[in-house]
Amino acid sequence: MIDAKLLRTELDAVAASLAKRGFELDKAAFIALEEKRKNLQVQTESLQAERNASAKNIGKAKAAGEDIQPLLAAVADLGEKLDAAKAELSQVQTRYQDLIANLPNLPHESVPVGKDEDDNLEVRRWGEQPSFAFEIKDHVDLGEKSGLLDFETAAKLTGARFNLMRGGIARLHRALAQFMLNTQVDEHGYEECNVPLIVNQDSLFGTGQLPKFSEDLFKLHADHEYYLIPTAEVPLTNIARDGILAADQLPVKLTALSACFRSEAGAYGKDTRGMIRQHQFEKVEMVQLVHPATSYAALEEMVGHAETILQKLGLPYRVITLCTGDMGFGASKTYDLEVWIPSQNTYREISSVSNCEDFQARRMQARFRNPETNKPELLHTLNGSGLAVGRCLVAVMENYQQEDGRIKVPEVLKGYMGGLEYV
RNA sequence: GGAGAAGUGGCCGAGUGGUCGAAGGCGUUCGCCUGGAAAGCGGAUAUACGGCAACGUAUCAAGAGUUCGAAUCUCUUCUUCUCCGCCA
Repeated sequence: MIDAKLLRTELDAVAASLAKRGFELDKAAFIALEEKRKNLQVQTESLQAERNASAKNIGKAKAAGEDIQPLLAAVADLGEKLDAAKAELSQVQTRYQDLIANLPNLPHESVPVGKDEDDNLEVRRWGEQPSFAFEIKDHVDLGEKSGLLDFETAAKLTGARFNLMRGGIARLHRALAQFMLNTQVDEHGYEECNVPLIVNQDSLFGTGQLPKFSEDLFKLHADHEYYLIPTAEVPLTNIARDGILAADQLPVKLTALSACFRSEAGAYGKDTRGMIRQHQFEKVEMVQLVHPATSYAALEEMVGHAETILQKLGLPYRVITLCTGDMGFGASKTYDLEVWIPSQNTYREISSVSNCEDFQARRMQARFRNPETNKPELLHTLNGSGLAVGRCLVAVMENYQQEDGRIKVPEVLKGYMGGLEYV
């Protein structure tokens, strides 16, 4: 959430900043609503002050044994007036909250201004794209040839955009996940977490998926308003919700391997083939809760943590800075890692690392006690994939494929594969 | 799933419907004391919104209600604890 005070005092600057992301803020409507809210609030509060004062007088008079009937008569209609004022105020406040809750985060000044993914900026490349002396296959053909990646059966079990992995591919997928999680925990100092895959609405509001993006989520139709997590960012970040951390606890670095569930209602027709875009996938997520002064250093660090995985796997990739128009709702700045996919002759997103600054922290009231002021202040939150396991499996299969259709097991995964050299 | 108890500030914990934003303690912090420290003594110490300020308003798990007035009474929901049952 954008700071309401900033919105009031620097409306033009906020609107200009949001315009860079292609978001049009209706300034006139906001000013009108704000004016109305303020008037109603002042009016309501003065009625409440009046009520409190007379209630106090009645109390005193009663204690002194005086006749309170005249006093009661004097405030007879106050309750009704107050109720009416309160009702009107809460209506306006709800509209005001809705408006603010639906505003995306302000982009950081270092983010390139642009309309869509074509305006993203490549930062660096790593690794060499492999050359093959034979006709290469994509991961779908490779998987179906061996029978170890079975989309047809998955469609029977559930429906489109699910997959069934078996045998060596299932093992390779698990090996990748374990390798990633171990690396983030053992080498990069994250605390391993095992999180609920089902969360409530408050958590989804906190990280920004609700109220605006409910159609991307799987909702459970039970008594509770529960949803399947679209990413472990939701439970991990919400650990800090409604809490105040001591300054010496920072930075908090959390990681989790989890299944993720995305409805992606708007994505039909995109990446229909293979396991690039699925309703269910696994991901190792990294989250950091940091002092505001260090969040941009933490962002660079986290990109490095994600890059480590690809480097150890020997997968070529590039790092790009998302432009203002391509960033997610809650991000101030985002780097994407894109891995080389030979069959598509292009780089595809495999990780996204974002600094949300205080945007999520404000929504969830996640704070730390600043020793300089001794006051609770909002944290900065960051999240990033380290990495998406399914897409990484695709990259490994395609980059490590052999002429006979087998997959060579990357060196770092051999220990996880019982020493197996090929799948 | 059944029965009972409970949710109050950073933490613990008191609170007969009225002067309670809330005693007391711990913690934190400032000052005194000291060669320095500990102990001791004195002060400060929730958050948000409005206001230059004085101050006002809201918040005692959440929501609704009763009342001139609710931390306190009623209802609903959530959470925690204890006992019983069931279960991986």
